[in-house]
Amino acid sequence: MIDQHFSPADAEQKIYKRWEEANAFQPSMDTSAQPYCIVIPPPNVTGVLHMGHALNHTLQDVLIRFERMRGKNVLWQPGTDHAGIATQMVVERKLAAEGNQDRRSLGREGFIDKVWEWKHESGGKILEQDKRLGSSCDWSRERFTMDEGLSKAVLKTFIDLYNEGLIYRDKRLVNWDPHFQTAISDLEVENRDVDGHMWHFKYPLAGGATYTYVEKDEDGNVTFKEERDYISIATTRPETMLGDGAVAVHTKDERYAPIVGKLCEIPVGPKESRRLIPIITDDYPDPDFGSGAVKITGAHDFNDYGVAKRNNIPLYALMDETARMRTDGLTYEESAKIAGDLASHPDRSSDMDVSNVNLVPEDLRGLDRYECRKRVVESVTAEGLAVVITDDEGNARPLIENNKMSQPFGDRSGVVIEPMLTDQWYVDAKTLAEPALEAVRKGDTDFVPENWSKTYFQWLENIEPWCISRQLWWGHRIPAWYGHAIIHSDESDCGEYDFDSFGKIIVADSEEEAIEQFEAYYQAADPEFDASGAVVVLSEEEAKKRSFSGESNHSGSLPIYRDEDVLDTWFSSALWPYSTLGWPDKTPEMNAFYPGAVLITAFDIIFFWVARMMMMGIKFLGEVPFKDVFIHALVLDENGKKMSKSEGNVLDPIDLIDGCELETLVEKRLKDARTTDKNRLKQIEQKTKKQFPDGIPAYGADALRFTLASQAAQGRDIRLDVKRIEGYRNFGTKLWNAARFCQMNECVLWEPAKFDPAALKQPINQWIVGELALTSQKVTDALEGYRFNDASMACYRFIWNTFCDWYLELIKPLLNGENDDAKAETRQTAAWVLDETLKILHPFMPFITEELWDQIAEFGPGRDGFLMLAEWPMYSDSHINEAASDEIEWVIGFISEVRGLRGDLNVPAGAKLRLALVGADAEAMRISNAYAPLIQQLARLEMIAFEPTPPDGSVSFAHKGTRAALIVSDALDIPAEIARLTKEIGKIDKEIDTINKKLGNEKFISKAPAEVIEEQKERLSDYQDKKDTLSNALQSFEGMV
RNA sequence: GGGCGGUUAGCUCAGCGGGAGAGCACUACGUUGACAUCGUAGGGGCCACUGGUUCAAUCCCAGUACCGCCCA
Repeated sequence: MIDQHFSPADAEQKIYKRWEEANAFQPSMDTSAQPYCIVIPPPNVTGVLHMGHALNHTLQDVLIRFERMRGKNVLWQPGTDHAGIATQMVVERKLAAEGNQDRRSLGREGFIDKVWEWKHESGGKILEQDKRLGSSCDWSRERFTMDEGLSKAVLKTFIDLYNEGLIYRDKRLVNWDPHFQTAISDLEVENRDVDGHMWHFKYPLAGGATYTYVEKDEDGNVTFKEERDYISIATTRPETMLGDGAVAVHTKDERYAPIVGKLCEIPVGPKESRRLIPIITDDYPDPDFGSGAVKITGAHDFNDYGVAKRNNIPLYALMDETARMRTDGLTYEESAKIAGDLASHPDRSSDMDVSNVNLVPEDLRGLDRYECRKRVVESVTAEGLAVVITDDEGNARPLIENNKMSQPFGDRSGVVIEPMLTDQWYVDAKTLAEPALEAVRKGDTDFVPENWSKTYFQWLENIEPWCISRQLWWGHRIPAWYGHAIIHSDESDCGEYDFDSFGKIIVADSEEEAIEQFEAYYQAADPEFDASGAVVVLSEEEAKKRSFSGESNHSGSLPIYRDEDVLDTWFSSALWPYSTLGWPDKTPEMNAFYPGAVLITAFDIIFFWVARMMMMGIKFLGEVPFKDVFIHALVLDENGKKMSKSEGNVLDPIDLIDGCELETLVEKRLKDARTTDKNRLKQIEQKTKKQFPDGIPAYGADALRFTLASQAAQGRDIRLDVKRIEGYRNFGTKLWNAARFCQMNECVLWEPAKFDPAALKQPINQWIVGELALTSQKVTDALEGYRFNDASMACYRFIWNTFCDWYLELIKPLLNGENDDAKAETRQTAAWVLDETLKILHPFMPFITEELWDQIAEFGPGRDGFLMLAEWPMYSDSHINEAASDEIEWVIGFISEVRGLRGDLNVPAGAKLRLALVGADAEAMRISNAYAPLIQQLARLEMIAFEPTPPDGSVSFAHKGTRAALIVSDALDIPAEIARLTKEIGKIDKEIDTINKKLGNEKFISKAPAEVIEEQKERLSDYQDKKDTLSNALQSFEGMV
């Protein structure tokens, strides 16, 4: 016998284990079946499951289970990515906590070993958590971006793109993370609004020159005028003044027109060697912002970089990789001289290497960038070159504006990102983007909802070169080797070794291959030289030491070194849709599962994922990686805020499944907040206690899944309210008890194969079969269109409002009755409908349905296999019997009317009333006769009679084909009844008016479609009938007053 | 500044060119042999505002206001 409640804690893991042990998640590889594949967007190997994953994975699992039941050859490909920065960070932190050596003293290989150790012990937790959610991934095919096979794919991709010129090395400005000391991508930068300062400084004009500075209003009237010997600039980063290459004003800014082309002096550094820089024009400066003049520091600001490039302004790097002021290179005096020369001879700038020029004065070298800023501000101010204003109290003080500014932070490190000029590897994303754009324009891949394609287009149309190198150890090492180049001074010349740099790059798939190619390169340049065995591979440091000390010139061996950097993690994730299937090998999986059916992800990952996978997939396989891209919402907290650890509003999916004591929850949130701010901690604690005074109850995975699916309407964020989860947990219980009822009533399908829903006799059974068929159709349609909310709600409505509320109630008399045929048919139908219902609900609530599938078979013939592998229900129209539907709907409507009236009249719930049908037509008579016992029970009636006129002491309502008079005799309150009827008739009159107006409108009649007109006429006549009945009743009461 | 989205019941949200919906909350009644994690009934809405298109607008279009998000 089924228990009174479903116990997720007992059942879920047990069931999951059974599925796994039966290999139920593996693709059938049935060649006659249509393949269906979803690759999981690989979570970070360091990740833990959050609500976003829970939603993302639930939706995938719903589709996967649905398609699997539909008989397709289904693969859900799981795995994780190696998350370069995050993983390196986690392992370094762990080493430090254990009192171990740091990464550098451990050495590259030693450290990588430690990372693998960590990966095997504690990586990929998220996938274990995923199992709790019920995800039916094929775990036997789990992949990791650092796996051998996937690494092979990465290598091939890099080499092929390099050989085609689509990967190249370049010196550009990148986002530099001074904490991790690596380049990061734009997408890993988080721009935050912070409180900042804006300083205003005077740059004196060279040689004491002066000009008349004039400001005018809109009409051209002069509003301000003075003689100046300086140009005033505003900056939020005074420390970068040291590297200024120019001052720029807008091309059309008349105020500065007199001094454009002149030189001005940077007011910082030793007085005797102050630098002069030109005043130039460009479209970048905003005349209305600050003074309208901006300093241009091309090596430390992305906007300035653009200006500098356009105007041939040198780029002077000021900081080292930790964002401290440089200590290397030439002395300040030497540097300033070179920079001064360049400023007065702009034509020389373009081909000049200024990397050795260090414009940081000696006393500022080695300082942190913020300390340097402070010192610069102090010295400029002390010199009287800060712009001064008079404040409210009449005191003169330097103008420092407090303003909100957007500042870039590393999303992992949390430190301020520094734009830095460095050599990096780039992918020519623009070239790869073209076909990716075209594929979506053509509809080879569709976005759902469609409008996300705009985001995709916008990003790809403005795509920048993709910087793919990272100065990390954990990742795919770049397969490039550097050696001395051979320089030819003219055509005939056999060339000379350039021992001053490692300018020759060879990209190869192994060290051996690289050596071979270098040997061939040197051999070709110098046929008399025996190059074999001459090339030695060293570390970058050793190779450089040796060459630059002059050793290589004499030793006869030629050093090369491999690039120390690794590839951006997303470079390997971009290949995920096929690298996981075995590419570049031709595997059966590649054949069957590429391209995949759909990629399911949140919008914030369109750039990271979708765009890059599209580019790579089309490039290497000539076909898009997936047919559809379904973009789902973000899961927010109940107030519409993003869930974040620092906010302390995170809900852990596992806590919702298993439940969580208040204390534990508070503890967890406080720890995750990673702050020592007491107010903040207190706030988090109070909010948590208020929201969950009793902790979080264990809702089970099914309730969580159903909630997420039912909220996953297209195009809106999801505010997760645990009340909702509770509601769907109750929904599970409702189904559970319905099954229990069926079991108690011996609803068993002894010979499932022999049951023919089309051969049923009882209208009630015909009706429920029809309703089921409609539901199945709705759910199927909705899932095919990714309308998860419609699909889940169709299940909900059918199970609760149709099957439980009405069908089970309506069959009670049959089950307890004497008609054995009807009873037998009903038992079988109930059993069959329940089985079919479990199938339809299974993708949403896999555990409870599988458990019921098993348990209700206890007293039956047993099951052939898992519910999860059962066939998805699809019925033909023949399952829908309209006559039966009309009949049952008449009964349901009738019962509802009686109940409503009883409520209106405050008839005690237990009281049984008599009811008379007045002027019933044949059909109403037939149905009410046939269903009399049933109506009597459900509407709490004693008897139903047929009368020519309404009995005394009765109140009436109208129902299709009859007037019904409920006899309340002494309880009858005539004035109240008059009021009720008047109100009711009033409502009907309003409707009748509206419809009459419509039908009276000539234009409506001539232009509206015929079926709409017909429909309105029908509505009108229904209302008329109803009104007639009620008016009669009203009249008779009015006669009684 | 550019782009995207939202505004519907107290709350959270569906819907969408022809009858305003759900869940939760609320009110009243209720242990009717599956279910109180329940049942029955009920109250509650100028579908943000202003114009336009249309026979017909919560829905389409334009504008306004407010609120979000993304990108600079």
